[in-house]
Formats: sequence, structure tokens, C-alpha cells
Amino acid sequence: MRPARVHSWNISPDEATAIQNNLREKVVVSPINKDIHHIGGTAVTFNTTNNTIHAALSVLSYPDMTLVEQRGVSQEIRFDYISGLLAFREGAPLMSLFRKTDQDMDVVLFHSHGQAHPRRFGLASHLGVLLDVPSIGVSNKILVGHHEHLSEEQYSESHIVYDNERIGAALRSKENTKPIYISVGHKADLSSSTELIKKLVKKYRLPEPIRLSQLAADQQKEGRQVDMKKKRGQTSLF
DNA sequence: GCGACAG
DNA sequence: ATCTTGTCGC
Repeated sequence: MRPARVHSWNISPDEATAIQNNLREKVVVSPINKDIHHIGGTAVTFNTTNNTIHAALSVLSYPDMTLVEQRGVSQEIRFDYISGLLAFREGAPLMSLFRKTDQDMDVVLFHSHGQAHPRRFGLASHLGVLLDVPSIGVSNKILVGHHEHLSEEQYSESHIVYDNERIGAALRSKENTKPIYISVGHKADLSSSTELIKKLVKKYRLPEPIRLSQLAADQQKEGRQVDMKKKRGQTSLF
């Protein structure tokens, strides 16, 4: 997948913030219109002793949810973690993952926030704009904003409000389990994003494309080969 | 000043 | 994120 837009990741926090304020103007909020056949999901894990970041991409066919392709990559960490600037810590390895495949993806899920961000431009929006692909942010916890109390039943949900705006949704993906937080990345809207995520949650709290990538990222971290692609019923390893 | 703070 | 035992629940 060729990025539609690029910029350096080797910059200062101030420059990073400026880039966010510029690129946020490129975000498009609209229903995910086209038919969905393939869904991408990413995840990363770190090894602080190595100063290495490991990232993985999984592509599932939809709605059968079959794993079609998986990619892994490891890079040196070169940007300290700063709340609100996560995209600059994970952006480079994530972008290299997409460069490794020509697989078509109708929407990509990122383990992060999209518009539910202090400058309304979290990692999910950032990568969505650079790749020019519909994207959704799915996170374990809120970065900014608040929401009403959720009942314990599955699918109870409430909007995340920040600065008097609805920036995302808190969704109880599984009964009696901590909620997940969903927000628009790019070329999507909140209702269609939430409905899609519901369909991608199976036995676990997080949607399958992200969950499978977390497992793959762990394998990548342990030095195991992750790259694989299924073709005509066959599986190719690289 | 105090608390919050994606991964 | 990651460091970790026990423990509750299906």
C-alpha cells in the first residue's frame, strides 16, 4: 500500500504538534460507504531493554473473518512516549508495515484514538490520512473527555464528550468487562464505526483484527516469523 | 498547586 | 507499554 502523504518522523515534540494541527484539516468524517471485504488491524509492543518497537498488521476477510495476511516489523525506538504524540512513536514502523503489502483494505483499525484526542488528531486519524484509507481508533482507555456510566450489559454505550463535542464512544464490548473506546479515524463516522466494531468483536474484548495483531506483535518480539499471506487456499510464508 | 495523561 | 501471583468466572 502506497502512502498518499508522507513527512519525517524524526522531529521535535513542538514540530510534531504543529504537524498534527496541520494534518487535522485533512480528516474526512462520513459514513463508511463502500462494501467491506477486507479489514486491517494493527498493534505494537515494546522491548525497553532493546529500545525496540515491534509492530504487526493483520488483514481479515469480511464478514467471514478469515485471516488473509499478516506482517511484522521491528525498529529502533526513536521518539519518547509523550501523551498526545503517540503517532510519532509508532508511526514509522506502522507505515512500513503497510508498505510491505499490496493487499487492498476497505478499513483499518488502529489500537489508539482517532478524534478522541486533545487536538482531535490521534494516531488512528494520522495514519488514516497518510494512507488515505478509512480508519477507526479503538482504545483500552480514554485519553481525553468523559462519558456517562455504562450498565454492565453487552453493547451498552455512551458518547465521549470533550470540550462540548462528541468525540467518540465508550462501548461495553463484552458483558461485565471494562469498555473499549471508539473514535473516528478518517473517512468514517462514529455510528458506522461503532456498528462495525460490534461485528468484529467475537470472544474477546477487543475486535479481532487488533487482537490478532497483538498476538502477532508478541511473536515478532520473540523473533518468530510473522509474515504470511494466503493465496487461493494456499498459505505462503516469507 | 494538584491531578490526568492513547501505547 | 512493561514488571507479576493469585483468583474469580465461564
